[in-house]
Amino acid sequence: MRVRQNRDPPRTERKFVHVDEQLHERVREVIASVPAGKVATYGDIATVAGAPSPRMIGRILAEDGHDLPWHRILRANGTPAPHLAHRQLELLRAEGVLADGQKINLRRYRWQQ
DNA sequence: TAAGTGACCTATA
DNA sequence: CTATAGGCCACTT
Repeated sequence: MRVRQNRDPPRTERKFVHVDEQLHERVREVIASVPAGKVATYGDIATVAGAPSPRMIGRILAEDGHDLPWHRILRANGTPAPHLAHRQLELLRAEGVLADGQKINLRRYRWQQ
């Protein structure tokens, strides 16, 4: 349970500040709850957090994902977002999540199937 | 107001 | 495996 700690700059000074702050926060929580060695898809996060669309997850991560385990989030087919692929697979490998080429075996590593 | 743009998804061919 | 097609939704142009 995470109750807004020292996360700066203050919300009021961020670029995207508004109504869905609540959802935004919930999404962060869900992502943070994915354990090391496991992965989840954008869709998984959206469903669990109640986000209207998986696209929102990527958007939130791009804006506010620096302090989250963003590398544990994959696309529905097990591959990472193209522009991050190299780095992401590297981080996953470091926690024992091995890729077959660019693809991760979701059957094996997915969190809460 | 309309069209373009994403760390996306599912279905079909 | 690749390629479309349509849907998704907040945001920018």
